[in-house]
Amino acid sequence: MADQGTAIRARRLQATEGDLPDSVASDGTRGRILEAALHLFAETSYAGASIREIATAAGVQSASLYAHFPSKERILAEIAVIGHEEHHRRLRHALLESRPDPAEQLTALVRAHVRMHCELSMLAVVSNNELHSLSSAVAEPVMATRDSSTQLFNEVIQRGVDLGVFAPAHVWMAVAAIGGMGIRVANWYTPGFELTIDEVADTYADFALGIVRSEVH
Amino acid sequence: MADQGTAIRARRLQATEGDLPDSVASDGTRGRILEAALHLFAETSYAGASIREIATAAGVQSASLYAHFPSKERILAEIAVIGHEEHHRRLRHALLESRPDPAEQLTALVRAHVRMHCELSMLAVVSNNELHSLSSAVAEPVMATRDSSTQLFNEVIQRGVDLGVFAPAHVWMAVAAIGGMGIRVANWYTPGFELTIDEVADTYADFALGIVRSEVH
DNA sequence: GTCTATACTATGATAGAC
DNA sequence: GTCTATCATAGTATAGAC
Repeated sequence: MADQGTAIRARRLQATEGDLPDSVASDGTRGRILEAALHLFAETSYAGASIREIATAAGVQSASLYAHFPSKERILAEIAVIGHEEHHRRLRHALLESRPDPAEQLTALVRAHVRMHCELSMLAVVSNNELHSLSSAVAEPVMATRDSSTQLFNEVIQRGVDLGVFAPAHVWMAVAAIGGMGIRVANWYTPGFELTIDEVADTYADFALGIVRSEVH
Repeated sequence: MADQGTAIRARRLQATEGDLPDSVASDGTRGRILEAALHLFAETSYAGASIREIATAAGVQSASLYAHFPSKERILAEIAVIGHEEHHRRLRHALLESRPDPAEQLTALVRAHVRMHCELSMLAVVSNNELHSLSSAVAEPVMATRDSSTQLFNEVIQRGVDLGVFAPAHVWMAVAAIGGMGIRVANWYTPGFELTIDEVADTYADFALGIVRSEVH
């Protein structure tokens, strides 16, 4: 019988630690507003979190929010930008440090992808799952960043196919599958998990190689 | 250079057709309320959709909703129950029809899982992504159904390991990865996609086999 | 079961003093 | 930049006639 002991029953987010990247988290009231909004958007969704709740959690009055952001929507927009740019930065950095072997490059990408979704799971959940609450004009730059990240996966896998080392049934769907399984990690990972983040990342990199080699054997 | 032509840029949901399972969709005002709520919850989230909007979309006055549901929360609860039970029913049916070979069983499960997320993508998106808006008491039976479905994957993969035909780096994470990549299909699949639902399902079944065999070769 | 009317509260955002 | 006070609107839900 399968082990139930590791079962994690996350409805949306398991981790409660880790909010914004260190580079952003710091600066004063504005930073506290972003952190407060991030937590509340994760817990109760964008529409479910009120301006007053965000202000209270940030330790200011609701009117003071408008000295830092012109609207509630712009708070979410900033969070989504931070999340997607941090993600993209990590992917590019991983590729830069990797040798040109497609398998090593894919491993590096997946590891960075999964690490992001473990280390900044709250940011990842909000960035990924609340985008539909932004008007399309405001969401556009975020989507562009996401397209760039998808393209990194696409290029690595396509190159592996061209070199004859990968043979997924469908390149675009392999990207969707690898990206999707990693995104979902943010929903269940918690620092209390039985494996370290590095071990989780390695395991998923292994899974990704299994996906792109699915027709090779 | 990788093909951009197949790029799909879903923020939350690509498909607009397909709402509730045929078995539920039919009956009168109550059915229309559920359908209307499903659409609105998918578009603007649970908290973002108002009772008045749901009523208007269902063709009744807002007060009339309360003749069918005691609260807005119970509308979402019913949708989530329908979604998760339909999902579980399909998985069990797939297993019942499969021969006892673990690879065939896993293929059957993944195909059913993916088909569900293509054919009822709106229901799947709401059932999966709005659960955190339910109080934990109301969400509990839904979570129990989800646990049962996870357990089906778990048992098939664990049995494959015991029989020596599967060797994923980690059984629980293989289940999470296979489940997660399938769940994400609901976010991008649309009837206009270049492949049929069966082809998508087959491809993902292939990916899943790649995941559980990741250490074998 | 559906309607009109409404109670009561919460919402996003602004005005203006300090 | 932060506060108190407030506007105008929208929110869930209920009362009671038909």
